[in-house]
Amino acid sequence: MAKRETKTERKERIEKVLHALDSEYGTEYICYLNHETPWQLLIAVILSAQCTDARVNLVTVDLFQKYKSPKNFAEAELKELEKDIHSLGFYHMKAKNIISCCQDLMNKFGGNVPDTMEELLSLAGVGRKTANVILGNIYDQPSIVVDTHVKRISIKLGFAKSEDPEKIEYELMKVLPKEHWILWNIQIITLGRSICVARKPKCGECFLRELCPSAQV
DNA sequence: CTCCCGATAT
DNA sequence: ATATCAGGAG
Repeated sequence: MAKRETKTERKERIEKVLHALDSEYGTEYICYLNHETPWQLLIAVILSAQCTDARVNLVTVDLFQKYKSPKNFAEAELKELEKDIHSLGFYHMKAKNIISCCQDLMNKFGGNVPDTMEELLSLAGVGRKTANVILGNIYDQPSIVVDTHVKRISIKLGFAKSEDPEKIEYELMKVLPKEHWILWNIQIITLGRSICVARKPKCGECFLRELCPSAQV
C-alpha cells in the first residue's frame, strides 16, 4: 500500500504546483471570453455553458453589434435571439434566460450587473460558476470558479474529492491561498485546454507531472 | 436526478 | 460513432 502524503508534504506540493503554474502561465488575470463591459461578460458566460469559449467569441462579435445594451436583450424577440445564438447549443433555454436576466438587470438593478453572490444567483441562467466569474473578474472579489476543467484537474491533483462543484469550491478555498483563488481558474483552464485534456491527457509533456498523483507516464 | 443541444476533436 | 465543451433549471 502506497504511503499517504503527510500534511507537510501536501502543503509543500501545493506551493510547488502554484509556483509552477505562475512561472508557466504568468499571474495576469486574463479572460478568454471577449467583452468590453460587465453585462457583456455576463451574457458571454451564460452562453458558454457546455461549449468552448472560442465559439462563444465567434457569436458575440455579431451579437454585441446587434444588441448594444441589456435593454436591447430585455426587449429582444425570443425566436430571433434563438437564431442568433443557435450554434452554441442549448439555445432555447439560453435565449429565454438571457432575456429574463436582462429584464431583471433593467428593472431591479438599474441596468447594472450586481456585485453580490445572492443578487447574481437571482438572475435567470446564472449559477455559482457564472456568479463567481463576475465577482472575480469584474469586481475583483476573491472567488473560485469551478467549471469542467477546474473540477477534473483539481480532483486529479488531489486538491478536491467531491463531485459536486459547490463542494469543490469550498474544498479549494481551504487548500489554496486567497491571493490565488481567481488565478487558479484561469491557469487551470489554460492547462486543461492544452495539456490536461479530458479525453487523453498529455502527462508526458505536462510541467506538473512530478507533482501530480494522477500523472501517467 | 434528467433534460437541454450544436460544433468539434478523436 | 462518441466524448467533450468556462452549466443551469426543473
